[in-house]
Amino acid sequence: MPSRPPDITMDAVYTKPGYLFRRMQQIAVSIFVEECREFDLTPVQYAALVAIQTHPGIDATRLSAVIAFDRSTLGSVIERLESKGHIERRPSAEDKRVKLLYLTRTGGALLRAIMPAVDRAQARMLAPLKAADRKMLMALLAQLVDLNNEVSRVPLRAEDALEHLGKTG
Amino acid sequence: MPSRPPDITMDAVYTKPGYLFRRMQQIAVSIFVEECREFDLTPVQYAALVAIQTHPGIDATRLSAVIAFDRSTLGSVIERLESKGHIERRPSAEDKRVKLLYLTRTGGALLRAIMPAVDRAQARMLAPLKAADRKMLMALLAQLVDLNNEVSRVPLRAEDALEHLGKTG
DNA sequence: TCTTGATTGACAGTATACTGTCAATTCCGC
DNA sequence: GCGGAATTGACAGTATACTGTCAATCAAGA
Repeated sequence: MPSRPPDITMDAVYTKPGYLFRRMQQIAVSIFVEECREFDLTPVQYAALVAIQTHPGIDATRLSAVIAFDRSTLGSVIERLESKGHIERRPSAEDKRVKLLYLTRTGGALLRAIMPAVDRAQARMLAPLKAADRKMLMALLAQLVDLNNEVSRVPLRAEDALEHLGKTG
Repeated sequence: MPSRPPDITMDAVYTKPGYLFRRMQQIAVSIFVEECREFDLTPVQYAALVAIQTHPGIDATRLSAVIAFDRSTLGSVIERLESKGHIERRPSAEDKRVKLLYLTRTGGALLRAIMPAVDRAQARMLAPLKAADRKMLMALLAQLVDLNNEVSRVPLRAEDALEHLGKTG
């Protein structure tokens, strides 16, 4: 006798973690862009600016490890930040391959100015949940991202950022 | 007197929900593609196939509401699925604007065949967590996505999918 | 019926995100 | 110091994801 049909429903999508992660990312970006509209900065550009501010003179490859962002894509992000005048690319005196990244004065000012909007955006993403649930969700998510760190193409390597200190002027 | 310096650290990125959502999405796609490599199907293409299987004769605009996927991007996704022979686009007899979407025989076979790989992928995403934590995370995430539904450009409208019934052959 | 407004699919443009490749350069073992 | 391996930035190619626009078409009201 034939076995029962597969009987596929949309639950094959809606109840899956992959769908929820994609949807939540979609929503998070939408909220971020909305709150930060006046600054014309995307979430990734913000992360890059913070990392460059925190690690002046970092190079692109190490920056990609610090914000867990693909090296290929980072090129165009850096280009856009540079064309907006937020960062500067300077050749390294010691390694002719690398270009060191620095925040410009206007980049630093932008970063200070955008902070409240970023905080508003992050708060809005979790706003529909109760305080205890917000805390629980963030804890579980931080744990899951950390434990899955090695899976994606560009694992987070926060410690990489320190290597450039003492090597470059 | 000057106020204390902003003192920006990478915590301005790492501890924010937006960063965790982006990172988790990155990891989820990576796992999905890895597990489903032999089927050459992306997460979005999978969602589209399931929706077309579940709602034969749906049009592109309604499909975008059913999988919460931007109408502009969906065009290219449909094109790729069609060129792979998984779906068919047929003009509607009643509305010259719309093209109705149907799964082909090979599309249906692919969908049945890929299910175990999809399930493996979804399981792997949450594997690092304990069973109780997995359940808790999914519950909180489903709740948050639902409560934020109206925020993104394309809110999920699952009920839209039913409208085409009785209107199109 | 006629005209206004909405819908549909298509397209242009921008911005992630990935795979893979390449030349220039640097590093490391010998 | 030399020759192969690794690193770096750049690029080509594909696939989401968004904003906005457009013509064709349909729907609804005057």
